[in-house]
Amino acid sequence: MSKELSTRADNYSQWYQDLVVKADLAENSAVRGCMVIKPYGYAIWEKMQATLDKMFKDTGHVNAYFPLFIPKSFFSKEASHVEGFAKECAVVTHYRLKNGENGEIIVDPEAKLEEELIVRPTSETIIWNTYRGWIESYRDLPLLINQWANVVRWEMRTRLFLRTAEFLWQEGHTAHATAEEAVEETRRMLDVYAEFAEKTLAIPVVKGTKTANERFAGALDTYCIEAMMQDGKALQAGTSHFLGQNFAKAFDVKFMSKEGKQEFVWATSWGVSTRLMGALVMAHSDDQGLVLPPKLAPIQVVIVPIFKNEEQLSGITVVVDKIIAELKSKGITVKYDNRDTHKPGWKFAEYELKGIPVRIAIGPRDLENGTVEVARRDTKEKSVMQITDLAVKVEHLLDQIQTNIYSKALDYRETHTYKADSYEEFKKLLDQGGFVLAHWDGTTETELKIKEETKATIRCIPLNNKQEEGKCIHSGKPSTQRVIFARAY
RNA sequence: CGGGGUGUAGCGUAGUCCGGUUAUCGCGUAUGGUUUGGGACCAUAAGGUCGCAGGUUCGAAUCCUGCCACCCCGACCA
Repeated sequence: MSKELSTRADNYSQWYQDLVVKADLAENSAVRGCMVIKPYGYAIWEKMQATLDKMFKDTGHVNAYFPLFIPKSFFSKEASHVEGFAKECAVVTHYRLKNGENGEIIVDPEAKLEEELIVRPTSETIIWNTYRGWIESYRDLPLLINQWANVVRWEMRTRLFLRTAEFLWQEGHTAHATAEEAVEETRRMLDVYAEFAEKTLAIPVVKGTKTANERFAGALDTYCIEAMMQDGKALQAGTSHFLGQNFAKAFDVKFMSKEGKQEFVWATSWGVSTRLMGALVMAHSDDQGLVLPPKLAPIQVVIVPIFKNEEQLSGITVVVDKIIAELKSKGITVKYDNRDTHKPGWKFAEYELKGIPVRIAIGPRDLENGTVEVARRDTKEKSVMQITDLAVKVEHLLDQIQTNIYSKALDYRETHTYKADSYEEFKKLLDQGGFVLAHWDGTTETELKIKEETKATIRCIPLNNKQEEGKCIHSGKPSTQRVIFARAY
């Protein structure tokens, strides 16, 4: 069949690529490095957005929108920030086309912009430039704003969802009167992300801080949530930055304190992107296709009728209509696939590929017995159920699936997290794939050496990390805690 | 951006080394019929700038040059 996937064991990255395309989530576009997110994939993203947006609003944030283009001069105002993004910026230099000598369309050399515009790779600069005008007094603080937007980072190598030149995300940018408040905000949003990952995406994550080397360009501290994919590689699923007063100083954003003094404000920024779509696929799916957590599945239940003729179908439909009404009344999204152009077996395979959590099949035998066949996507278990109270049972089952997917992922992570106490052991464990907890002397130098020699990076220093005496895996110098090493996406 | 690989119908492919009728096969698509509890079968049909642009040749999917896209590996990154 043309719908066949590579297997995870065979070729993990091919499997991922196949799955994203064949499950109709996204495809490569005519534009290098940029993807088309297809309706089914976008529907999942919309559910993520809806859930996150509510969580942001519940924590006091409001949405706004800032320009796609950023004047080049803004970028140079925060030194480490420019340095971090300079190598991957798309730049607009002209504003007009015209007909060339041979009738082709060319960029009009006369229409050069006086100042080039950068297509935003992130919006700190334009936002902080704007905030200067909005903040005068401590009464204007805190300023808690989020934006849903697209950004562009000119990547050399791209992979659908995981790394594309253009991607969708949200970026929160907040301003506070004190460092404590800003740190608190940074941590609060990290918690929001972790809760979202675990409860909605059903992906367990480790909360932690990045090392100086992995820190966001312009931040004092970068917090992150790290997840493990089914090939044992780590994926950063969200970040929250404490920016200190760097941007306030660069853009001269001051406020009058209660004491009547001019002070620079304290900043945070935090974001998650369509990369989460990639995480979702890689964390749960199997060789038959997607496995979607019920909370994100655009269709939670599909009903497939088994019939030989019109008459049978209409008999089944009478029963199905009642089931649909019941399911809908419980807020469950349901699709009735009564097409006669495809056989049931074809539909089963198709909905497995699409990751629909629950499938209900109903045929003549069921009509006689007052039953349906219920199949769950996560375990592929099938059971025959009485139609009585079916909606309640299905609702329950969806909850179970959500929980089961999470615990499966958690179990995978736990069985693929190791401790290493020698560099030899460390390298061996990395090759098996997974998180390796090891002592590190705290220097960037050692971190970079390990990266060079093993391709592993320090994913994070877990929050509330257990303190223990030890020796750095590489340099042998004393260390007080283990950090998480892994190869990463 | 460096190394490798691949581009032939919607998808997957044969043919390319060694140039020669009308470019192969499978899936999918359309129509008709038989089917329908795990990706049905038969028949018929439609579908091609052989990635793009040049060149060599009587003749190019095939040889040469340049370019483009995608995949894998490295450097960079959410």
